[in-house]
Amino acid sequence: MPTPRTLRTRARILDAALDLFERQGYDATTVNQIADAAGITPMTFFRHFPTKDAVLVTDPYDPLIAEAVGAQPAGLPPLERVRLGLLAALGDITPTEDSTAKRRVALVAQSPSLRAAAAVGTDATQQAIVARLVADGVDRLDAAIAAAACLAATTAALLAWGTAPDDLAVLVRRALAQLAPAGATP
Amino acid sequence: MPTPRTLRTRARILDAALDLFERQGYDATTVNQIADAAGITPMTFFRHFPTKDAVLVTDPYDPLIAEAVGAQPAGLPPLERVRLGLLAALGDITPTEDSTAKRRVALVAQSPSLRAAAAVGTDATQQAIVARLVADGVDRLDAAIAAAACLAATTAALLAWGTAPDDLAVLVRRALAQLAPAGATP
DNA sequence: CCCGTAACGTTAGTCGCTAACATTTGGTGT
DNA sequence: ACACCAAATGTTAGCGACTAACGTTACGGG
Repeated sequence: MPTPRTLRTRARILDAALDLFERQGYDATTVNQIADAAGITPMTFFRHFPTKDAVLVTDPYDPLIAEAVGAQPAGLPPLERVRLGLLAALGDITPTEDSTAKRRVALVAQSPSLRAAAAVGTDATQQAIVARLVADGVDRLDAAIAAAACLAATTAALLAWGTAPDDLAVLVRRALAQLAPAGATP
Repeated sequence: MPTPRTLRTRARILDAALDLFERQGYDATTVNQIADAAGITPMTFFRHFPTKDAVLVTDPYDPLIAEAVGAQPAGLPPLERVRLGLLAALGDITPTEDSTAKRRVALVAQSPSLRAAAAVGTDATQQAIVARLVADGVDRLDAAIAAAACLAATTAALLAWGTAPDDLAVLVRRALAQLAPAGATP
């Protein structure tokens, strides 16, 4: 239960940061500048976001995705289970996007250092999926390969979405379709 | 043409760093400690390695891989071209591994922050592949998806190799086989 | 309208990394 | 063997991300 005050400052930090990042670039913007623009102290910035890149990169979807993957038929090959699981989870995530999502993704798409930060989040998602599949008796390496490939394809679509007018769900479906077994409908 | 002295110090830094990383962990080791152990100044460390993680993460293979991908039949779907290209490049890379390769990979496999650093390198490789495919008329998003998926699968195999007794080439072939169209031999 | 508590500020410090300039070292050619 | 010049290293000073401990403000519920 975050107090109203917390939400206000958090929103001011996010606004200031997004504005500065878009105007002068992520790397050229310091936390001090963001804090000044938001009318706070650098210290306070770090109380709301653990790192500078956390303003742009957040993933609260790991459990949801892992569960969706686990819900797919256990008889399927790992790659298919992950692929179908991601497609299923897509429906739950897409409508939730807040209004800053696209701006954030566009910024991440531009800076390699930010993509690396985003990779840490993807990595966590991958571990969650692997853990779920291993619990079902899937070989650990096979699970890691399937999860890594599907998440990488999804990420590629996500980054393209940041700088394109298309619908996110369409791009992700197109990405995962490329990993489908030859001649499959979904 | 690196002077002999340069090679010596470089080797001493690498030895000291690997030793410290393995004994007390990557994050817990400072550049100062590495410099002391190597009998040099922190400044000199950065003259040989641009960043702390560069001791462990290096990729001089981008052009080689991009070329191998481009050499595959242009009629194939992008995913197949990248997949076969990586398999072809594998033969050229594997014999070149130096003796510290496995120790370095094992360390990278342990720390999420290091995996992120490695992701920057993978990202560059992906861009190289995409550029090559786009030059052949392939759609940019399709190319990015194919490259991202294949490289992610390969990376998963590489990280597994760090902590397993298996042969690297075997693991990579197994990884890429999962992305093959249903019922293909290679 | 008061009061407790959450939110914020202050200070001081570590670590990764960089720039500009001075200094040493080592291999080369005589 | 010796002197020389360039390459390699050291010195100092500094920035930016991030953390810890502790004191201070101000907001919102009663």
